[in-house]
Amino acid sequence: MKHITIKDVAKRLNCSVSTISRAFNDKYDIRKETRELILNTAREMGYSPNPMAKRLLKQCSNQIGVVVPEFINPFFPEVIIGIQEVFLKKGYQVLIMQSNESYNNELENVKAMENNMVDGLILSLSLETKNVEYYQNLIAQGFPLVLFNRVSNQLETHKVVIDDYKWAFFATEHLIYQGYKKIFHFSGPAGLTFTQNRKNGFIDAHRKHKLAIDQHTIIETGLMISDGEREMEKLIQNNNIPDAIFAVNDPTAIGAMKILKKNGLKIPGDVALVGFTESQLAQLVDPPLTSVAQPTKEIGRTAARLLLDQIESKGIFVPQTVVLNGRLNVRESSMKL
Amino acid sequence: MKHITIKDVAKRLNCSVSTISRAFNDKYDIRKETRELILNTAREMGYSPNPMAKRLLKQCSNQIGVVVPEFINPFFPEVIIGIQEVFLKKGYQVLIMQSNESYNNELENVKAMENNMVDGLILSLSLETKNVEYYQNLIAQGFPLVLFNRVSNQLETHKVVIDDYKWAFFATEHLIYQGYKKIFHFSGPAGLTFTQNRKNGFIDAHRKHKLAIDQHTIIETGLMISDGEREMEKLIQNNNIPDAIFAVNDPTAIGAMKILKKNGLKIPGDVALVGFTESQLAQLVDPPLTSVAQPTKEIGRTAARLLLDQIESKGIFVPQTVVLNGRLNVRESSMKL
DNA sequence: TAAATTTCCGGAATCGTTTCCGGAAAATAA
DNA sequence: TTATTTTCCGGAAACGATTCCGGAAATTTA
Repeated sequence: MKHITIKDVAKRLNCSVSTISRAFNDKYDIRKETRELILNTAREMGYSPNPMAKRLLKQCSNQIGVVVPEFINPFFPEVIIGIQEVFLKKGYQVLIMQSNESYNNELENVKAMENNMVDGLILSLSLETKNVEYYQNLIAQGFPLVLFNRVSNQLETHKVVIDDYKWAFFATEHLIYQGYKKIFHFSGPAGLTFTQNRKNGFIDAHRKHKLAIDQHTIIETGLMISDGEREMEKLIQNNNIPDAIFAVNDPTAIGAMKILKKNGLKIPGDVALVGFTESQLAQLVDPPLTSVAQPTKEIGRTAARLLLDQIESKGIFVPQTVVLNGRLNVRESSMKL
Repeated sequence: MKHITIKDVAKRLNCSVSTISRAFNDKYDIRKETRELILNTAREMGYSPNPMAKRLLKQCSNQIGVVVPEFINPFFPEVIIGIQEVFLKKGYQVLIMQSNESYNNELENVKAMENNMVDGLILSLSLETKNVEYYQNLIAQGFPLVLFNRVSNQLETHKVVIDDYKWAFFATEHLIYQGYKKIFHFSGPAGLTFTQNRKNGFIDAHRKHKLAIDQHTIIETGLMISDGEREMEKLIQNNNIPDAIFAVNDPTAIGAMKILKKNGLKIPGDVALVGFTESQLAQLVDPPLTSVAQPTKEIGRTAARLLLDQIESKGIFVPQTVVLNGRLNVRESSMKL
């Protein structure tokens, strides 16, 4: 129950606490035999240094924090695995929290991370996050912060993203090349940067091919399966059914797919579908879903490496935005029969 | 950059640190105006108490830890959401780590949690974990620990599970009632308690209905989609194809489904499938997968409440195993045509 | 008015470490 | 043998808070 402290060991061996500390930390300034003796009896007594005290003194923890909006969808868990890969090797512990897409939770999570004196933070902003002042201060203070996926251009720090514009453009063009005319876009929540980028890609692909877009072509949804379901149901009720849908992510595409199938509509015969952010799901649903693959683990690894560099360099750092490459995985859901 | 400490505030106001501390903590022993003044200038100076110092003194953190084997499959993330629901309301922060199914990682994670002085821990054991001595010590020391899903009967502490035996029995019986004769079981890794329980349910359902089982009926797989794929491929190669499969979980069932479809076999026409631990996936795959639903969030909430009780009571506690109810969701994959 | 009580605050110990400083003993150099 | 350097260790300050103890000033009671 009672924790064994350095003093207990010192008392037992009749020596000073500084000697004990030296045995655990220094390489010199202590006789080899003394060191051995101390280490042995310490182990025997079950002593290990209290990291809380150490942190108070050293002001760093060998821990890094990760705060993500959710992990119901497989995207964030996969990124986290990439992050852990890098940090565990380096002897860092990775603390994870999720904001549940709430700004307040996110802020509290970040503060909790600070309280744990994490040496750095990897963050993906929640849907609600508009005010990034707190993070601006953090950065201004020199606190190592890396953003990914849900980033903000008001924050001048390391970022890891993929070229959402480009891949949305390609995905849309793919549908156009397949011969689909009436293509809708299930767009993400308006606040997110990638929503805007993917939407622009969608629009510009239409421009390039001289296809008209009206105000009903782009439909703002959320990011979950249920959001895709809801919007698809509305479309069917209004009897406003497109040839094809380019969805902002896989879950919304899959939500649409569910409702289409329930209503007896064939995919891709009646409506073709393309998702984004390839997940396990894309290959499992029937028909398999065409999707833009994001290199999830690589995103994690990259963010981790950027953070690690910043932590270890301690010097002036130049905010860097790494744009990773995606890939369009063409599957049955978007093929012209 | 430099943190503002209680001393800075004391110096500024020309008073002692204890007075500052009182302003932040006490309700009495300080004049109202002094208190106001201190709180105001403290805020103005951007001071907030250093939690690390507080923890060192108080020996508790208002944080709890969660260590899970993985979160690629949706099961654990959902449980965690339930856990957070309970703790966030109570003002606790929830720290999450994943062991990646490795015993060493798990142990390091648990130790890292201890180093953060979490007030309690919710744990689900990794595949590799055989030696639970460390956790036994933890429990013996009175450290609040709650297990769920992957539990060990060598640990006398709170546990949250569902009745795996019963629901495996029902699931198997369901297949028997549908008229399937040659029913195989994709069993989980041998070390896990629930593997054994689900296997026994499978066996006893056969006994009850006087159906024979031979040594090839039960096939040990892993827990991931790829494990299901691998074993199914073997069966097809050996031309040893059952009427139906009861899989230890959804991912293995879905893995089998993928391979069956790829080989042109109809589900449930040629092979019927039943999974376990209902996930999002079950409804999304084609055909929809019959599965035993576990109340994931409720598992989380229950574990959280048990832990909270133990933390707050501080008294003698009686290890309690809560068995939650499941449900068999019958879908197309197991229907006799 | 004197004595007793209350109010409010400062000093110092404490939590468990690390690390700087200095000093005795041992080893080396003169 | 004496002077200098090295080796090894103890003491104490520091990290940033909380809290017990005690004491001066203000207030109440006798």
